[in-house]
Amino acid sequence: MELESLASIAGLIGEPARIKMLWAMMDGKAYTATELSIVAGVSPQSASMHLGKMVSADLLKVSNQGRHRYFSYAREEVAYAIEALSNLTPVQKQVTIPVHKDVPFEYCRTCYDHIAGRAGVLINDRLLALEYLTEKNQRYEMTAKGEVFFKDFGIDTDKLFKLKRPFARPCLDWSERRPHLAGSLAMVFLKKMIAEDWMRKIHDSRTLSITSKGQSSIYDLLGVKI
Amino acid sequence: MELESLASIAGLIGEPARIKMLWAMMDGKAYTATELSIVAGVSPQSASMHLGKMVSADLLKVSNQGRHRYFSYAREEVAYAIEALSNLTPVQKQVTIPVHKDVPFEYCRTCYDHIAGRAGVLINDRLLALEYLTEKNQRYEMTAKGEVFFKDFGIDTDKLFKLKRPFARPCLDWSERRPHLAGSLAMVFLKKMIAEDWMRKIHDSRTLSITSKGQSSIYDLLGVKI
DNA sequence: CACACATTTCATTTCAGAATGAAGTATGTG
DNA sequence: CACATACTTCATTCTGAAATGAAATGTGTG
Repeated sequence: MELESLASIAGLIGEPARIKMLWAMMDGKAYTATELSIVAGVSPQSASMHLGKMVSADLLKVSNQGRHRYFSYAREEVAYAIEALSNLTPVQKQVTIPVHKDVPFEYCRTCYDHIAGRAGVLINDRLLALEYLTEKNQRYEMTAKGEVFFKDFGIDTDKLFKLKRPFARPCLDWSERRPHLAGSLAMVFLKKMIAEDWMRKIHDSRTLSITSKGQSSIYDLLGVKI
Repeated sequence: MELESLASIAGLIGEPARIKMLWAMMDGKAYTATELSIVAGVSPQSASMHLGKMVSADLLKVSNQGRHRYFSYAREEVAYAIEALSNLTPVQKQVTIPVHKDVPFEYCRTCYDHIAGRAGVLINDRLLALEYLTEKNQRYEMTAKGEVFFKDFGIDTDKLFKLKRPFARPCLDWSERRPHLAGSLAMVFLKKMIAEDWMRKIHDSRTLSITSKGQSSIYDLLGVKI
């Protein structure tokens, strides 16, 4: 039954040692069992057992390289799930312990269907700074200025209001710890950028590459260098 | 530390009974502890314990309605996370979420002095989606957009603020298990609809009938077919 | 007011599964 | 080939958390 398989996957992820290992892999790199055992604070035997289970469940894949075995996500969906879970974490004050400064994820990537990563955060910042959007209890509202701006950019905002999903809202970026833009507006924003060849989706990855045309156009549009 | 809080959230979700309850709520409706205990296949005591933990972790919110307590997602991120997890499930055929088709009450009826039933829920949904109202701790606030909207519709909202009773708030609909609009705004909203002959009260009944004029007018007004 | 029903709380039991120590397999190195 | 390293497997122990029965709390109903 479907429900049982959901329960077993969730149970697999919901174990302290395992989620810690999964989290460590969020940078897209592959790690050995020993490295992951240290991250999770368990013995190598334990780590091996945990990793074995996750490989069986097709959450992780392993690639043998001599006497080393490197573990990494088996599929992109795993990263989405971990990211979604990390968004449930209580939003705390920025304690900014510079421990996790060594987590270099893609500068620009997608989160569901919109732009995330440092680039996503920068764009979000500019849209607010230029007062095209204003925040109002966890939602973004479009200003009069914004209406003109998005129209000029070629986005039909009227259509977006008809949709069920929120028009625009902040979404905490897990790597930047600051919000990027989400909602239907963010979705068409990315679509438009791809259509204009300002950005390109990298096949089989959540990475977005920014074209040089995109760089200059975004600078013209928002006054920010990406 | 941040990692620990991720682990605790993941652990919370990764428990068979809990994920089953969370999955059941994916339809956006609110359920009682007893109903959820059946879904999860555990005793009511167990369900209560599990639900309590999820409420403490701010995954769920509870709204008291007489001797019933209805549980639903505390925030939209929870739905995202469950969805992301369900995408990890081994490829399956489409699952249809059980719908409560077995509660045939009037489609449109009054609850005290405002519109309830499926029609009431739909109207409520649209008012929020169109951002005429925004929720803020169990109360609805009117947005700038909303001010224009209600004024155009012929409702003097200033007068309503003077009243003792809440201006607008969500009220959990017992048949739909989702909120409809309540408060003084809801009261005059219904009054106006009756005055315009968009709806008629059925004598000696709480049923409301919608006129064809009402159907088209409401579609024009809110973009929803009732 | 008595009673039924929904839900929670508490004290206790139970058990799945994580951790561990020891041993086994595989690969690389001097 | 002996030995170190990386990792897994197995058998066993141990524990945190879920389940349960009993009882309390709260809220409608006849």
